[in-house]
Amino acid sequence: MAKIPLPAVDRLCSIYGLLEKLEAQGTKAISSGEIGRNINATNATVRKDISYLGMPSVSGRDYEVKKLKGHISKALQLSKPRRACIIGLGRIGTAILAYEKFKNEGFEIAAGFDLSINKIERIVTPVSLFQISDLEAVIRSRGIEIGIICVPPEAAQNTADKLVSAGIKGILNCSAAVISVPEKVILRNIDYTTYLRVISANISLLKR
Amino acid sequence: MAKIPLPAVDRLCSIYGLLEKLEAQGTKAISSGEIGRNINATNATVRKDISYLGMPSVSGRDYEVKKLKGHISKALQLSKPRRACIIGLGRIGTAILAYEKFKNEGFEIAAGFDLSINKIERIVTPVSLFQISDLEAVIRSRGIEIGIICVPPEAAQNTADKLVSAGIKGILNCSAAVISVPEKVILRNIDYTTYLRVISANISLLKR
DNA sequence: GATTGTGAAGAACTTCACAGCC
DNA sequence: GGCTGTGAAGTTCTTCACAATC
Repeated sequence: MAKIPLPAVDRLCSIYGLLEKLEAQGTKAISSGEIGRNINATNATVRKDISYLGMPSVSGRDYEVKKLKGHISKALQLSKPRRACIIGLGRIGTAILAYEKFKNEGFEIAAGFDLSINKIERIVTPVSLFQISDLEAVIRSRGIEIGIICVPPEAAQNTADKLVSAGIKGILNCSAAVISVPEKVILRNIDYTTYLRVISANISLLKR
Repeated sequence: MAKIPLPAVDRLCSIYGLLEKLEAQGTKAISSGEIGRNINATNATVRKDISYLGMPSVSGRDYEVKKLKGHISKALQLSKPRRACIIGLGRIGTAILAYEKFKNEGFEIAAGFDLSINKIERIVTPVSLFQISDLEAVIRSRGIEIGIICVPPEAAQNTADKLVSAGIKGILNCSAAVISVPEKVILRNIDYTTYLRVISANISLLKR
């Protein structure tokens, strides 16, 4: 299969989410323009993205929701269930911990970690909680592939290093710190302050 | 001033965050390579990004932290304080509400909104809380420019529409729904499930 | 030696435009 | 009329390479 451009992968993941919703509400088919309106892209971009999937061609008709979803899932291997863990059980960490939807989406939060025994004992959740000292052992024994970092910024890099040496494959960094990882580890960042700053800058620059 | 490419704007916002930390810890100067290592970019990219600022040239020497920070701030108008509001006071909404750091970064959470009077009365915060029905009036009267959407996905588009008609300039969408806004409104999305999916897809695709 | 600054080259991505299909 | 699929064209962004500076 041809290489899929990285931005296209991102969009296909959004399209996949859209298709799940459409399927749940019983919609059978959708056009490239309609998809585009939903994920903020042009119809041409959507068609191009979908073309990378190499779907058997039924030109001229709207995409079948179910079939398209299947092809995206196959190309991006989204059906493969992945185990994730959360490190740092502060406000954001526990908010994500409580997010029930992941299960339906093929992700399982297989563990939570915090420095504080207190928190580990106090938080009520079906997810197994551990001390950070158990991080590497638990990740290996439970086959966890993705780490969600929710620790304070000053501990973020150290946490990332531990995750990497435990063999983690991907990291979602929700701390305000910028972290570095080897190239083979997939990294995405969610930093509210940076996002607000980007929005602010774009508001200013739009006025030119 | 020349147009700054959009990805460069994003990176400059990250660089700005880095410079704040460096300044706080007393670091005086830094090289493009070192900046790059921190924000995951190459040294050439960092220099190019900085070149868009049109800083008076002091070629051959590391960037002065303070000066560079000032120029980014000026070019992107980051020193302009912006008021934001949070709509939806569930777990994520209250977590952001409690995030004290925004103040130092030039953002003020000037209001919080929820459907439930109960929540509005129960939550302890210095931020003024209102019912959603007051959304438009409060946004206008308090000069709020950015809306942070934390409502359940099925209410997200409706919330966005209200924000837009109240004259909002930017939206940070933290709900799982994809929303549409007019082109002149800046929109960024934080959806944990989509992020996890993107990471998962990239893990699969990396193995080729 | 180290660094920055930047035009030029290259790579990556998006859009166009139109053939083919329903 | 609508739509998809896709090579070609266009645009945007990144990297290179090297002069200039410290």
